[in-house]
Amino acid sequence: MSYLSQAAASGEKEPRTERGRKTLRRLLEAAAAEFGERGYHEAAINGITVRAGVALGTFYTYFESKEEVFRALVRDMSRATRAHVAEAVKGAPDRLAAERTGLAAFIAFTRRHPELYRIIEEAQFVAEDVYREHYLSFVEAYRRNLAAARGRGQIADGARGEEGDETRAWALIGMSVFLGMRYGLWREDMAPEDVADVAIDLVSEGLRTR
Amino acid sequence: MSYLSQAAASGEKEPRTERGRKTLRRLLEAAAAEFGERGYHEAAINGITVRAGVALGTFYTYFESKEEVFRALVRDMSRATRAHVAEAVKGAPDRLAAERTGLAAFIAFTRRHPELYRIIEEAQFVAEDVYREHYLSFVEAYRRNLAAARGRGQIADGARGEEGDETRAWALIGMSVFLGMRYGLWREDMAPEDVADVAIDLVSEGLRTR
Amino acid sequence: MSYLSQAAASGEKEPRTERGRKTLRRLLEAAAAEFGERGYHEAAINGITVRAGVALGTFYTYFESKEEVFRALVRDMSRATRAHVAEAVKGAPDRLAAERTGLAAFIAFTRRHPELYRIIEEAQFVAEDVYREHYLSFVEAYRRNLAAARGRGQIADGARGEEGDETRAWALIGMSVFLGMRYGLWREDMAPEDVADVAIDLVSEGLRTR
Amino acid sequence: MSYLSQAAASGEKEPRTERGRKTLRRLLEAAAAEFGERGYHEAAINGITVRAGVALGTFYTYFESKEEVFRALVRDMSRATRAHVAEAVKGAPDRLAAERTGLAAFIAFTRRHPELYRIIEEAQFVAEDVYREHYLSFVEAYRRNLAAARGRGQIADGARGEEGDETRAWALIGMSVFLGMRYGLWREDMAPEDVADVAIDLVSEGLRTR
DNA sequence: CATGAATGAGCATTCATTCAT
DNA sequence: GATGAATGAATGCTCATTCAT
Repeated sequence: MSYLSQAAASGEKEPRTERGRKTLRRLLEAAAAEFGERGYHEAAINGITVRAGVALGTFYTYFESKEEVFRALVRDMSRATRAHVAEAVKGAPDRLAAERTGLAAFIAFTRRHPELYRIIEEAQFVAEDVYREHYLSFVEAYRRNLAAARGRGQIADGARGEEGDETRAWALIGMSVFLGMRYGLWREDMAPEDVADVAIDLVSEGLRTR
Repeated sequence: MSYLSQAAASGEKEPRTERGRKTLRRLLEAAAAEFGERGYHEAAINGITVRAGVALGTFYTYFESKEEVFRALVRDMSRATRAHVAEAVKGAPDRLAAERTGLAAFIAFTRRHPELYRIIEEAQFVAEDVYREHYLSFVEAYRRNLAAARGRGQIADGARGEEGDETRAWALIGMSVFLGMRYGLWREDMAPEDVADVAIDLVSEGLRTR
Repeated sequence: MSYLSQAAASGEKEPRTERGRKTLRRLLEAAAAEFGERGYHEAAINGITVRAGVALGTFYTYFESKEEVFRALVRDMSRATRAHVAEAVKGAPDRLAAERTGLAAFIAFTRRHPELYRIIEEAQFVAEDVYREHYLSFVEAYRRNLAAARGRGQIADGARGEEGDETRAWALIGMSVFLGMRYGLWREDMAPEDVADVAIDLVSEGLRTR
Repeated sequence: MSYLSQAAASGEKEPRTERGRKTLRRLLEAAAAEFGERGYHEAAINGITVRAGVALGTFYTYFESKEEVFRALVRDMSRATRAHVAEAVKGAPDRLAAERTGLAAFIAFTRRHPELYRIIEEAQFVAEDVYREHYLSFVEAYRRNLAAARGRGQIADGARGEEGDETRAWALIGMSVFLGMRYGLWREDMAPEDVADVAIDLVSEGLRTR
């Protein structure tokens, strides 16, 4: 799974052999599946090692604790999610187009990888610092994009100008996350692009009658 | 706590005496505190009964299980949150004003009752059905408000007109929830009204340069 | 139920009013049903009082404890069982005829009142003294009957004459109990009289080829 | 204890190492002692593991639940009891001699292993299916022996011939079980062989005067 | 590195019994 | 007598973690 590309770097105990690297990879994938399907508390180390096809004790060759794998996983998934959206947005002609593409990509990504969504959100209750990091990074990138676009005159200044950018970033991300949950996770009754159309229209045109 | 006003109705085992009603109330308040502070999994029934000042077994006079109190609590809190916002919005001259007031009220409410926010969000991982109910109710009310305002010409039609209302409702709620988390729960570095100003300006004026 | 005819005499706390006697009777019947259906350990005082249609606390107006009702019940049932068999045997022309009638009656009784069988047998693990009393009484009566019949020359002396009577009584009762279990409780694939025919033929004619 | 010889085969979770097999054996022996002394409901898993000299959790490495060990134990004991009687009977010149030897052996066995008797009988109230299996196996073997002996003309046909064999088997087993209880468990005031003499005389010569 | 048996703290839940009303 | 809320000891079971092999 691509979102585990940098996973090895998160495992606390660096494997020295090729065999070790393979085992670590399998454990991470197994953990993603176990946590994604059962949630952090229902997930069992045993469940992870059975999925990975290794003995129970092997888990502790690579991770200090249950929480540690979970944190490693959340970090990887955070990175993967942000990378995916960033990638999707590349080449967009302007900020509003980028918004639309990014949002559609996020919803589609959530639909394809529901476990990522769930695991990241559950981090709120298991490893709050990692959860915060995730959204702080996301928001910071977003804020920069908004600021840059504003600088280029691509988008309106909005209330409070630059000072308001962070708030707008939070607003836009909250919007995306909930649309991801609703249209990615819960029901697939609308295409991601269509959802993005409606939502981006909302924030680009605004509700005020003119 | 006002949000427990209808709580007695959620306790599965109806108390028959006045004394019983009082005990149930105390248990619910204790549960709210325990779950809010420690989270569902760290929370202990023992912790609840100690807070309530009753014996351990008394808990089971009123609830079937740990999960059951939690569900009862989430339902109460969902009701309380929606009621609070609805109340705050009363008398707003138009939809956009209502949006602003409602959002500010929500952020302030989250700031005052962080345990409500946490408990409701954790429901996602403990009692997903109740969590869905919560947002489905919220969205439905929101959607109706948008449709009505659109009908009165107070707000623009937006992409896909009526069909798009549900999506806009999700978008606006997601926005609110995240702003509540950021400015209500995480850091209080901006007044709820100011946050609401920026966010509502975003969705009323839109980002498009004119 | 007839086997509770003397029940009131076993309840430790004698009711003084008519209302009290009625409540006691209902509690005993409820207890018989509860213990019979669920077994001693699964049975709940609550289950008994619900069946009896009284409040939980009322139970303790009539009985000291769960074990006490159980003991009272076993004593009543022991009495009822022995009385039933004794009654059935009355007027039998001789001992072997009495054996046959008594055994058939016991199997039929077990079939009609499975809870009696179960409750008495479970006493072995709950109130062993009462259980022993039950069979000691049964055996003693049996032994006397055998001795009398032997004295009248109605039956053979058997090994060890009078000294052997007690052993024979145990053997015959064991036989009966197991036939009661098999043909009264487990499967009703043979009429009590036919079972009695086979078993009594066994002990009257003997297995030796002549 | 010899009756646990096949015990390992009943433990649900097969141990993979020698050490594991030893622990399983010790747990089964401890369980037999605990259940035998305290009865199923009074017995505690903790009591079992303390006797076995292992930690509490170790129990659950080998058994799913308290009930499961109990069932495994009853099955082992059923096997052991039947094997013991079968062994004792070997080489008996004819059926009546075999009856006598078997009965004496059963009483002596009960005297030596009271916990076996108690555990099997308590199964009636804890795991009825296993209890039924036990006696159905016992009866079936018994019935076959009777049928064979009848075929060889060693014993009389008895009422209903072959059809009556099952009933006779139940009768004879019931007899044995009660004599085991009385002279094996309750009081040892008569030697097993003497008890067997009286009882077998009863069923071989019969009560009818000739 | 891998294995899997062993550990034991931790906790939800049950239910007989008490007692104030 | 009757009621039902309150009590709290008791215990089965889970599972992350350790460690000897």
